[in-house]
Amino acid sequence: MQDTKFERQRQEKLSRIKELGIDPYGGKYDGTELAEDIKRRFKEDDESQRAKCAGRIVLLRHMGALIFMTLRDWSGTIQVGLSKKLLGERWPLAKLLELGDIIGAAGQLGKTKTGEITIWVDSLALLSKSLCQPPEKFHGLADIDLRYRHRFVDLWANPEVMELFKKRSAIISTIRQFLNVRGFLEVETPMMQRIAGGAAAKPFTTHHNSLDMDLFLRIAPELFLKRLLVGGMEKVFEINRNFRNEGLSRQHNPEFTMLELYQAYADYNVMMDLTEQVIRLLVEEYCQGNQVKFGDMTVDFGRPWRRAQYAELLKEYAGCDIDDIKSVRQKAGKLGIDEADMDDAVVINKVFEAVVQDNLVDPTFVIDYPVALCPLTKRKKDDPKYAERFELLMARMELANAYTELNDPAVQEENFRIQLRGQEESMATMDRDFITALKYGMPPAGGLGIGIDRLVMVLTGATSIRDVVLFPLLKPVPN
RNA sequence: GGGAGUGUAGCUCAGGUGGUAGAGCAACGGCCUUUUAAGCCGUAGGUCUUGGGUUCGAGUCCCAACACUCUCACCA
Repeated sequence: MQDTKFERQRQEKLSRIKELGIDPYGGKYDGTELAEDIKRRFKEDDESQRAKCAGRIVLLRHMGALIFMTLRDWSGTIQVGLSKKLLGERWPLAKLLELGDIIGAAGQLGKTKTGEITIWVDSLALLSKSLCQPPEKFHGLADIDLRYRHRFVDLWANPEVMELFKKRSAIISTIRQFLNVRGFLEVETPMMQRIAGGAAAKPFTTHHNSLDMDLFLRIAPELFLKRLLVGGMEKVFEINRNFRNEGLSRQHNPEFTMLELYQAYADYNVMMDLTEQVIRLLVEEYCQGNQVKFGDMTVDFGRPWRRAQYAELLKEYAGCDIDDIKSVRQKAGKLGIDEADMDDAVVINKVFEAVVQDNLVDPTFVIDYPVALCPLTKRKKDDPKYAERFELLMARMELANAYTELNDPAVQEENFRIQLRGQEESMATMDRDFITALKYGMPPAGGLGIGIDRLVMVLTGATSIRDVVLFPLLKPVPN
């Protein structure tokens, strides 16, 4: 931190506060109420009310022997009035306080002439001296880059940011409750893995020194959660970070939070119902109505969610028959996809992603994917070209992905051997230990993954994943 | 990685066609006991992201670098 003029000025004030014999960094400060709670419980015409509150000074109005401040805590704001008369020997401290300082204030609760609920402070404590200039008081911190880099300022300079992250926390808490009530067990599985399996993505690598062993940060917890199914945990879930070494975008942060859950003796239809239930519950609890605005889109959760087959959607949007690979490759060519070196299934999926996903705004379950794209999924009994997999798409994003889990070790081992051309990373990296687990017998099961960040985006209307991640990955500032 | 845009005071932003830097807030010095983004008087604050170039002269034009935003590609 460079020694700016402003910082020197504030250091000067800090010295003057110390000269008054006051610790500028305070200590334990008991018995406070949240600003919004105080305002809520205020009763008109009752002079016996007192209040105690702690917060940051975000507005400051000096009027000679009277000072008004607006304090912000994490619930909201409340006005405090400091008068020379009431404060007595603490008045010199009051005059030294400035924007950004954190103070504690207690006193009689009343209203001003203009009707603002105000704590008339008779007891004042400095809890932390701020040595940095706060951002502009009206516009807050607007520079997007600075907001992400200085989230510690963003959170109080822009109260809606605080609200969003409180909402994120509440959403996750609701999901946990939903699953706990249904008998799911929350577990934690390894973040550092010898084999990065369970998804198709480039992993981050790391190294364990004393074992002299390379490890990957996990791209998915899938193969470990399934081992728990083998172990007899019949309903498990994990809400935790995955790491994928891919590009950044409005929908992609290298580390992102995923809910993965597995339920023994269920299948993807059960997962579909569960997905719809939990998301409908969240919409009910955290959104106003069933129409949710997202950028220039409106996502309608109200109508029954469409459940459409992959092939059917390909026909509908791309106009080609999934079995007519020539026409699919032709379409791929038109879309500028370099399909020559790709396997059929990869080409089909490229076309699907290019044409279908960008058209699906309302929640849509895409069901029954071509088996080649689903090495961890059980095939449909009556149509083995397709696997019992669905993805939930909405707002032109993929939000969830689920399977009827493959529990046949022979088929799984065979799938691990197949490497698709045109897809750099395969979901099907051989994991012998996992095959061994399957050989002991894994119950038939349904599995589901929901991207929590994206879900929070849709529920809060935030169109960038960086707005729902507290500390998104940024390039370092040079120097 | 490709394309488009942006970068000016601590913060939020102005600065047609090149002529040497502006406002509001914040700061500093005053006045004020009912303000609400308080008000009034005064003061100070800038290597215009960085490095080159064109020019008598560059915040402005050109080139490059860096960062951010949007977008495309990889991916969830």
